[in-house]
Amino acid sequence: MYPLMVSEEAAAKRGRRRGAELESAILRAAQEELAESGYAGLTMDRVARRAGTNKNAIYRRWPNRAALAVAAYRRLATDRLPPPDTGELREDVLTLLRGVNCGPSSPQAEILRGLLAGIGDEPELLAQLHELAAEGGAGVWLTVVGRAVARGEAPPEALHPRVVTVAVALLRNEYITRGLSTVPDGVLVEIVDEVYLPLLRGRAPVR
Amino acid sequence: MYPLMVSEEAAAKRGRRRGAELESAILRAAQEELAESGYAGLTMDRVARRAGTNKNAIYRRWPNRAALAVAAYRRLATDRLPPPDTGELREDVLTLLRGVNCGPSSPQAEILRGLLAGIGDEPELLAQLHELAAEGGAGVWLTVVGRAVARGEAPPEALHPRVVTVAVALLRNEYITRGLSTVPDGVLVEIVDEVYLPLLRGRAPVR
DNA sequence: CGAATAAGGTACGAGATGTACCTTATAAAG
DNA sequence: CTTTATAAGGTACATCTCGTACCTTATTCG
Repeated sequence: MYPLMVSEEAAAKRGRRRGAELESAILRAAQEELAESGYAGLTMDRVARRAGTNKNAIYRRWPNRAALAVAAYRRLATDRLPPPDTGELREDVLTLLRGVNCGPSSPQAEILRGLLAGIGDEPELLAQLHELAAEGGAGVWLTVVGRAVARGEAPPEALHPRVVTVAVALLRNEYITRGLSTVPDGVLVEIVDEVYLPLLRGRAPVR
Repeated sequence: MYPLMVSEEAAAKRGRRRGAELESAILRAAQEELAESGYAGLTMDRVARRAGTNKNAIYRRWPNRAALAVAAYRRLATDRLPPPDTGELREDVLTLLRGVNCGPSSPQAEILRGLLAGIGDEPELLAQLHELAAEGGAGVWLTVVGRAVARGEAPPEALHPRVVTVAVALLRNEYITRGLSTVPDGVLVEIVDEVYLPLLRGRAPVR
């Protein structure tokens, strides 16, 4: 009877959703819009339509578009993999980088750029985003490098937050300035072999 | 007689500007808007008013807002300093970073973020921006590090484009993910002392 | 069952982009 | 000097989006 209906819209017809259920539907819709069209393509009307509701329901929960987008991005970004453990630092690092590069939220770069630009100056959202972007990670990286240190592949001085996150910082810089959603694998290898591993291994002998 | 008039508007009253003169006035206006309000604040109407003309004159020259903004950003970004030469690598590097951090286009981060987000997918603009962002610089950095190598402060292996630009890449990553326009000086020092100098100096002994 | 609460529907103001169309000044050619 | 092509100015407008307002309707809970 409703042939052109998206799942959420159909669901809406089976009674009126309230509270958490509706909130979750909105967030899921926003998340999908974000993944498909990036921040620029996320409009309140479209999210509302996709969730089978209307803008009011959204504005009752989030004060503006940026807040909704950040909330949706959290759900995109927080499903994360456990740190790899191949027994070799280089492989672990490449695996991690490749995970970030072609992760679950594919157009990472565009979304992130869009969000950062759209948020502008709201410090609360900025803080949330920083937490997600700047690290779902120091932890993971410390783990991986920590194991390498235990194996003797790197000196203990390597275990510095600024140092262990260099690889992902360079990767992020790469796709941010190039505007590509995905960086060629050769670039990852270059970052690892020319910068990251020499940095980790070389820190002790030098001083 | 026109007390509330901006200089450009006054100029407009002294005869009708054409061609290059008008184009330059538009670009200057856009550049000022960019520096004052970032990409989000750059609107076609305001640029037109500031330049003492109207939107038509702009759309006859640039196809859309993003193109105008990139053109304006070029003028902001291309007046660059000659590479410093203090005789010591660490000082040179810090000087360069500080120049980027508080350069002539103060809200660097916001402008860059906004542009990258606004450009979206137009590959031509993206390429122009990449050229500016990813390097007004390999050149400068190669120069500075090259002199350090000549002085024996670093091994020749350090002269790799990916390696010498690590510092500025980390800085950019920093203000992009933190959303700050200006990074505290302590962060610059940390990047230099914990990452950049160890990397440059340590490369040779390792292999 | 009745009232408070939350959802849906619709309309609208403000502000921006990009387009259309016409008028007017300037510069170059005859 | 006059004519004419070109480029600038002025204005209006269609479209889109955000965010707000106001009212109607369904659901839940006392």
